[in-house]
Amino acid sequence: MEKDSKRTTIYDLAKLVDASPSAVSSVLNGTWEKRRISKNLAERVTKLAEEQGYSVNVQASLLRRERSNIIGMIVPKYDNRYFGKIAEQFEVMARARGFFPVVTCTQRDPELEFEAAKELISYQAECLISTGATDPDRISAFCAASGVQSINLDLPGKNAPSVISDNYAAARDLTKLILDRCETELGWGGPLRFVGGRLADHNTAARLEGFLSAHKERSISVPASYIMATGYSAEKAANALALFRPDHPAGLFVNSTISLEGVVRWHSELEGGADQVRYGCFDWDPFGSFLPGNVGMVEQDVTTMLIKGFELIGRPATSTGQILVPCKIRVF
Amino acid sequence: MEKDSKRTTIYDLAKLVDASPSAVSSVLNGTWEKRRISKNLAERVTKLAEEQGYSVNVQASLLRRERSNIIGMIVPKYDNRYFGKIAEQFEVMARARGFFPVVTCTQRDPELEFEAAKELISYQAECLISTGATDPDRISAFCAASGVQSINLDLPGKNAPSVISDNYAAARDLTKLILDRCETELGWGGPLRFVGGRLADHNTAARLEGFLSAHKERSISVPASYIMATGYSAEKAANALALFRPDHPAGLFVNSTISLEGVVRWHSELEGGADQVRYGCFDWDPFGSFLPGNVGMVEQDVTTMLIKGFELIGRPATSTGQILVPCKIRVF
DNA sequence: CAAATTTGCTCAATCGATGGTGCACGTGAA
DNA sequence: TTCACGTGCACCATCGATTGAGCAAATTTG
Repeated sequence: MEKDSKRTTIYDLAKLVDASPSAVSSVLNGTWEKRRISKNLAERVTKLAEEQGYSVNVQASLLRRERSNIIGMIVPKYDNRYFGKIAEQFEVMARARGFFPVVTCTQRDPELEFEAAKELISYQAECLISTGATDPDRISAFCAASGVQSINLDLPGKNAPSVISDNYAAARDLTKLILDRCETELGWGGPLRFVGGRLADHNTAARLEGFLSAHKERSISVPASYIMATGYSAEKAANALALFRPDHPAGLFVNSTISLEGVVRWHSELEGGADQVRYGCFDWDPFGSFLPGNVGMVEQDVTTMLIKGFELIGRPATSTGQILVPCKIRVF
Repeated sequence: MEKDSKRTTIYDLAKLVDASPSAVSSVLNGTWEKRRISKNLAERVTKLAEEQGYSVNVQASLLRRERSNIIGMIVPKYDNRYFGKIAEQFEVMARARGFFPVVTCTQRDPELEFEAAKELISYQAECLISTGATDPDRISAFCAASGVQSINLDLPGKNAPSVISDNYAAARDLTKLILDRCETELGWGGPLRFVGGRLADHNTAARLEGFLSAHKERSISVPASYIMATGYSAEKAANALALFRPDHPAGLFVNSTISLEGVVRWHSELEGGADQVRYGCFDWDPFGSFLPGNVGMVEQDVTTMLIKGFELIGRPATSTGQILVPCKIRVF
């Protein structure tokens, strides 16, 4: 009894209820009262549409309306709680605002990032949010040329407004926390080591600044060799630490949960001296508080960041500034 | 110099290069050689398109072509590595096959699940993969009525083919592993407790079967009160265990990483006796191996599951069977 | 040099939904 | 009986890209 070949269209329904396609259309999109369609016909159409499993061809509808309601988001990875939460919350908030959210994961690959952005724009996305993009400016530039609004999240860019965590302040506070705990628990005063990330990245740079400023505040000087920002993967963090077998108190500032995986692996393989190590991590994970030696983590305030981001939508693109959102620090 | 109002269309480009829209279209979609457009014109059009920041209106293009290339996926949460990896890999594999992947996260909410499915179908998705859906049959039924293929992943359904992990076998093996380790490390022979999940869920049921069968194989009887499948959240697991303060060896089979969070919280709050507890978890997390007491985790084989899933695409919907994919067991 | 091909494009219909315009019919008032 | 409205709908152009059909000009063939 169902169509076996094609999807049902308003023309099919029109024939079946013996009315015009435009009448059917207006019933189905809710404008029937405005268009003075009788309640009788409206009910017949609605009923039939349900029976036939009809659903609008959004392609056609949007083509005509010249609005897509699509809001795109680019995310690098789903391999930590931060980006997972961003994607989840983004979807909820977008839907609550009547958008159709499309999130796509680009593997930290600049080319793929750009391709995905172009694809989203082809789908007439009305706004594109680049999260943690490696090359946000290229994306913003393309968006601008296509007349699409773009917003940077997590990582700032020059061509579009950016909502980012206050990495500096949170890193400074986390550094102080770790130093304090080294002092009270180990009777040792630093300096800490900085593990993970890339100095060329804005976020790593800002965090390093906070890290150094906390040391400076206490007049602790940090040897250059203590800055081990050798990349993001767990392996790179583990490798950077491989030769470090402390026989005295030590402390680490870990720059992401991914790096933390490497640090914890290293830590678990220390024979003695493992209990002489304290560390903290910039980023949160639910298992973090159970890791021996971990004194605290920074949780970025995803909800606030997204709220600020959504506030920018529809605004004139004049504001190219950065919006800083404070982080929460979780002490274990 | 750019259009300030609208997106550039092929008609704009046509005027600018003084050619017909159809010539422009064929240049831009790659059919120009077939349509005997000169290389000269093709190059001029391509250049201009780039200058103008042109990108196809996919809405219009797909409307005409009557193919969307969209492949949809519904995922419950991004709050564990399993679903995160599924989403990521799905996107990579879909793109490699020329699809445009749209993943949407439905918060384990049956209504939202269904709404999202309908929305994806409105966007003319050619195939819909329901991952861990709470009500996959309702979705499959709707897809069938709309003539859209649907596939179940992770959780089986009756109206569409399903690719799922071999929960039974992996649970049996994990149970044996935990029992073995209780024996060798604690000199204690079970029975274990089963924590987390919901018995009404297919996966939990299959895992419980495996759990019980491993016990039976060793002639260990499991008291009914040891089955604590009270839900998925960390809180529920922690609550279920709250009154359990073992002063003797104990072992737990934990049904998901979410439940594991609760278990680890409980475990970390045990004063004495914490080292008399061993557990294993059905699901993998990179920090799992560092949790004291954790003897192993089951990692579901996401890659194989997705490969099997993609193999089903385009097939006649006759095959409504279940495809079982073995899991990997990680021993700590 | 005329006929036959080939080259290089243009025309116009079409996909499905939408919404401005307009028409026929019914009702009530003058 | 006539006119003014109101009701209930149909008609048709339109969004942008695509594609089969077709045509004029250039080139080759006999």
